[in-house]
Amino acid sequence: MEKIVISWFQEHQRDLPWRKTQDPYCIWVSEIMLQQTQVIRVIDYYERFLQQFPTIQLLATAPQSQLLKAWEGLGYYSRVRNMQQAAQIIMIEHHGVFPQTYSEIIALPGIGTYTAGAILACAFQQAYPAVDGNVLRVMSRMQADFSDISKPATKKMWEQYLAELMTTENPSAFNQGLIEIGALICTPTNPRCDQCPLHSQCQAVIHDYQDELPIKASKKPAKIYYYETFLLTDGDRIAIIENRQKGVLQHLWSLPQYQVENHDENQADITKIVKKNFHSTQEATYFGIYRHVFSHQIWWMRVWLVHVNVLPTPITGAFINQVDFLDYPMANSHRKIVKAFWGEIPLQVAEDIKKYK
DNA sequence: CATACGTGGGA
DNA sequence: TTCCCAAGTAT
Repeated sequence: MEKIVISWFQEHQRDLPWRKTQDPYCIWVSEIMLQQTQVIRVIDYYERFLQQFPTIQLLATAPQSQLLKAWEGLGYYSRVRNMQQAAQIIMIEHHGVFPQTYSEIIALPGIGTYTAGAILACAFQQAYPAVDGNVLRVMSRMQADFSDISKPATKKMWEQYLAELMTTENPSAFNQGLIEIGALICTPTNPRCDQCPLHSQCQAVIHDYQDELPIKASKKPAKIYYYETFLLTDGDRIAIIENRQKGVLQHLWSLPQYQVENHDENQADITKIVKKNFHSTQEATYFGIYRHVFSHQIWWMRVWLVHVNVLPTPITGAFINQVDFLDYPMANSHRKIVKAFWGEIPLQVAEDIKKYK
């Protein structure tokens, strides 16, 4: 199987920017970006990130806000914070040289078994497997294995299996080939088995299990949260705050908002929130209602406009205009509201969202 | 082990 | 609409 995968990859691989290099830093950046993120979304971020932070040293010393800004829109923001921490470790403990052993690489924050294997194989030609979602799908079909691929134990099983199978012939092409087959041929639905180089040795094909495999437990439904969200403005600037607590969107900036049981309250309750948190008696004007869907949370944000002349003292944040705003990393959840405020995109009202209740 | 952690596109 | 999915890791 190894030779088939390697030669298929050499023939059919896509032209991707990180395939032009063997520099461990570039490979590392690409692998972190590719975690849970589609190739098509990564390409532009990858080029820009390496242009802005071309060396491990520059990554290690960059202001965190610049890193988050460069990551803005990619999601899973702890990835880039971990990457900077790892860069600092490399500078101090490895004298700025990317380590070349499995134990040293996997000890770096943000690098698990998949990423360690990918770097070792792609940058250092070492025979470690890189088992991602693609590989799990390909292997479960190949061997007609009905283990739940969402279980850590299943991943561990295939890692051991592939580690024994792999040789030093071309670990990079083998790992990437298995992944590429999963991405292009052995797709989750409607796999192109007729084009698959592993067709003749695939147990799923033999037993016609292609549509039954892989087995994967369904995710739990996202939790729903309701917020009263505020646009504090003097007409020119708005108030934003940095998320300092642990949890979602850590160290990104957001609009001030307060979680509530639901949105059935009357305007008097909003006035109370304004008075308590902003020490303002200004009236809050309804702006719109926004829904934001994360992988594991759904936010309903009811947005209110409150006029203030200065940043209210209870708010520790920034009071910024449309231009300065561009320097602050902000997740899409709030960015789309601010854009609507500045008229860059249409504003959304409750009636626009049919399922709102 | 199960859950937290983003985003946008496709069926 | 709703659900799933994408080159996973930390806790």
